[in-house]
Amino acid sequence: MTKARNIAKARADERVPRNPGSEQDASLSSTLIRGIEILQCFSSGDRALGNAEISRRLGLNRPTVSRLCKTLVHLGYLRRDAKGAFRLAPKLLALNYPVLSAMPWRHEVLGPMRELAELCAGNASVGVMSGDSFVHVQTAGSPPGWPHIPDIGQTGPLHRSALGWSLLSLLHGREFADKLAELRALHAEEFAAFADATAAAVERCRKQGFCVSYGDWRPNLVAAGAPLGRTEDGLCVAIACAVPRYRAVASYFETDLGPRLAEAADAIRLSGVFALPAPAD
Amino acid sequence: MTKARNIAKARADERVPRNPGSEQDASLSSTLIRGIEILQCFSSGDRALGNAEISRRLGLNRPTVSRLCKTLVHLGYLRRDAKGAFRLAPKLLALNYPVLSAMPWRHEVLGPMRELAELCAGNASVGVMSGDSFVHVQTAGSPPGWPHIPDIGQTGPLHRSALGWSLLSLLHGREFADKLAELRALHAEEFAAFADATAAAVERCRKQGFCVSYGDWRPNLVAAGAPLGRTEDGLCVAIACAVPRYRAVASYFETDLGPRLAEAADAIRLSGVFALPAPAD
DNA sequence: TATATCGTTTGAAATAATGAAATCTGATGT
DNA sequence: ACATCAGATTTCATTATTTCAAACGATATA
Repeated sequence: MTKARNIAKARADERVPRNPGSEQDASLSSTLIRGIEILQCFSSGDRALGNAEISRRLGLNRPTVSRLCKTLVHLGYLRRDAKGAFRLAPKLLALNYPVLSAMPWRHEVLGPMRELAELCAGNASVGVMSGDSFVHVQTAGSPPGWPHIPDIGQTGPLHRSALGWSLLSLLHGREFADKLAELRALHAEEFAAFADATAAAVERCRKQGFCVSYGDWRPNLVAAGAPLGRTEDGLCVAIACAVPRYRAVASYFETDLGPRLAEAADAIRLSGVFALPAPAD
Repeated sequence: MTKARNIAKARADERVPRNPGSEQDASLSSTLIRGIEILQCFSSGDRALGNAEISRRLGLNRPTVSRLCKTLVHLGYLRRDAKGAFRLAPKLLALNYPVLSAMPWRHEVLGPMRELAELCAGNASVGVMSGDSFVHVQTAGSPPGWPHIPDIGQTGPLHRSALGWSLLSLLHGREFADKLAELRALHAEEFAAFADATAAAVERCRKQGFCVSYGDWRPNLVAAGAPLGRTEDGLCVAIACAVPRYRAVASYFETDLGPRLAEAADAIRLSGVFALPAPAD
């Protein structure tokens, strides 16, 4: 085989455009970002990823990915399966232990959550605000045949979900405005489409203590959400119940489950862990 | 090292505090390691850490830590509290959603775990092997007043705990020998002190399906453990029950709870998720 | 007000990461 | 069986990225 052919091939194959749009702050560590982006790759549902696949997704070349993966394996956060592909290792959970143990209230809300899940024959979850998303920190009662696997760490959009709206209702004044601006910046057209629904749901949370979403996040789920409050260390926390659409009756959510969820939230607040912020002008 | 060499060195490289002791493989990415080590700092129980404190612990200088932390904040895994100190952010949980959702059996074992926890008036937990440690992936029933907070992601030693011994009993032949060697290398004298207890417990797990630990891990906890098996993707999984020492009766663990735990493990194995490896030679 | 301590910024030095090419492996296909 | 392909890793020259010291600003303490 001639050299020329090799070179031509290499050029055709994988000339990665130097990430032109998103120039990144030079005061950030790009190596650290890339390494962590490798871990994030697994959030897309793939349990095992090869070197080449990762390098394709991240726009890095194979040697770089190989080195970073080697490092992550060395640290124990990545492991190799029988086929040589990379998988997330259980040690990642250890990294999170401090996050979870800083939320001892996760255990206290489990009782009420189970009751709610049973009540609505669906699923209950508690989430906290994180950037433009919510993150589940506790779930209860996912019946078999549930369309997805609700579990700790699952994320969803703040601007089109019952849990998200409930969380937004905990922000006021400048903080609230800033968060909306952040969402607008990140989700331009989509945010616009949900702006009215968001405003209405937030308002309802503040007045009635709950809101309802009809398939705004997961098309086949209807959900009710209620704000719990902010913890001592500033986290916004809310609770939600979800039911498969085919089994959900709107009036039930509006006049029965919703108010009950709000009551449950009130009851939970009696523990004193969560504080509803006073609506600052 | 001789004085002469010190001086010579000092002259040669005017300023070289060249990472003493742990020289690391040059084929690993040191920047990535350092960045993740910052996240690991929080595993030591501190919820909030300042820039200076981190740089002290890691032996890096402040500007470097500042930059890395800035990057981690940018990525959303670190947040700043009211006082300007860093805390782990909930987004970290999102990173291991894939880890948890790859273990759907976590939910199936929850029922039996609750029963066991109630039965022994203590705590039940399921853990997987990870390096020289186990990692809790599910916990049930920590009564109020429990000495520590068992939660997902908590880690403990493989060589001196009921859960750890149960996990070790799932390895055979070369794999088993390698793991013991790894433990010996990492915990020299401590491993030696527990070598006999470990061997006995592993043997008991293989023969009777359970083992008992009297305060080997947490001095004030007595625990029984039982191997569950290996999952399809190669993880070793075991279950354990723990009771505060002052409330634990040895005979109960040996003749009652232990066997029951082994039975529960048998029942769980009926699901087909966990396979007990055939003792290779 | 003076004095620490902490966090960030800057700029220069050089370390450490990058990517092309080569090597090696295992899989697939003819 | 052989050829071909795709993936993973190693090597090495290049250079982009990190690092560290010093200085700065801010905040807290005496």
